[in-house]
Amino acid sequence: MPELPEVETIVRNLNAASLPGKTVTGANIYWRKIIANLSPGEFIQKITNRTIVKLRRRAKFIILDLDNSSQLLVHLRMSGRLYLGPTSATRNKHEHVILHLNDNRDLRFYDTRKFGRMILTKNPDTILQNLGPEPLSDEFTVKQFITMLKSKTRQLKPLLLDQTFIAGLGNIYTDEALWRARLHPLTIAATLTPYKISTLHTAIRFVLQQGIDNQGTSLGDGQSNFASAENRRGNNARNLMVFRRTDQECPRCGTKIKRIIIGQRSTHICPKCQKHP
DNA sequence: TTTGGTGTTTCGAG
DNA sequence: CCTCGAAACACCAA
Repeated sequence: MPELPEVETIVRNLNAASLPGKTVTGANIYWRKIIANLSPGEFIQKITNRTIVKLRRRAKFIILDLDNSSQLLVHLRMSGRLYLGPTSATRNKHEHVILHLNDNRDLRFYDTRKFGRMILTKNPDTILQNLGPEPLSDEFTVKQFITMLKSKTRQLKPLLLDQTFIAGLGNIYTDEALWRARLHPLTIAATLTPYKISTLHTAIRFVLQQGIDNQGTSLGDGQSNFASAENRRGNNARNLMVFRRTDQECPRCGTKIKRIIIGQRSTHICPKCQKHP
């Protein structure tokens, strides 16, 4: 569920709630597989008494920089949430890791499907160095995007979902960006003209920024659905033009939106606006 | 009640 | 290098 805009929203929430500067006084682990690289005992020993210096996002990772130059990487995968609350609050059964802070609050990791992961390490680059560029950064230019795409023989949809190619896109924003750029998701990357690449570049940045501006996309209202660190739903669902709008009208041309499967992922297109070349 | 689908990532086989 | 299928797990809608 959480893609770049949702993760960015959570990071901004936690920064606004003054998580940086707080010290971890202890931890509880209720599902050991969430901690990907350490045993529960090692994790608790290494995180206790560490102060959180800085909080930021890279791709879909939430990164907590700690005062001994180690970092805690948090990946929410499908259904993870991260939020602050009073230590006195009763534990929800989906809260799998709880960090106690020195201000009577907890940082709690909640995840109905238990796919999310936390990694505490002094060598985060072994994970982060494989990630593609940040699509909203100044370094991600049309010129660079042209270079990235021209050698790729893959289909656009699986390519854009590949975090080693470009960071932060997931199923929702990929479908939305391809619709805006009027590109069929099965188009082979290397066949794009520089003009179409420029269009796609603009579309990707537009849908991600719009998602951030609206504090993320929440569909449905189940326990696995996106909620910010302030336990609020995102407002971006109203801006979705194709995603999960099967059989509804394309906002641009009125044609009924189709749902197809590409790379085992549900994919939504307007068959008139997005022609398969 | 049972089934199929879910916004992610990783792994191995071909 | 690329594609596919499966797996990790719980929930929800049909």
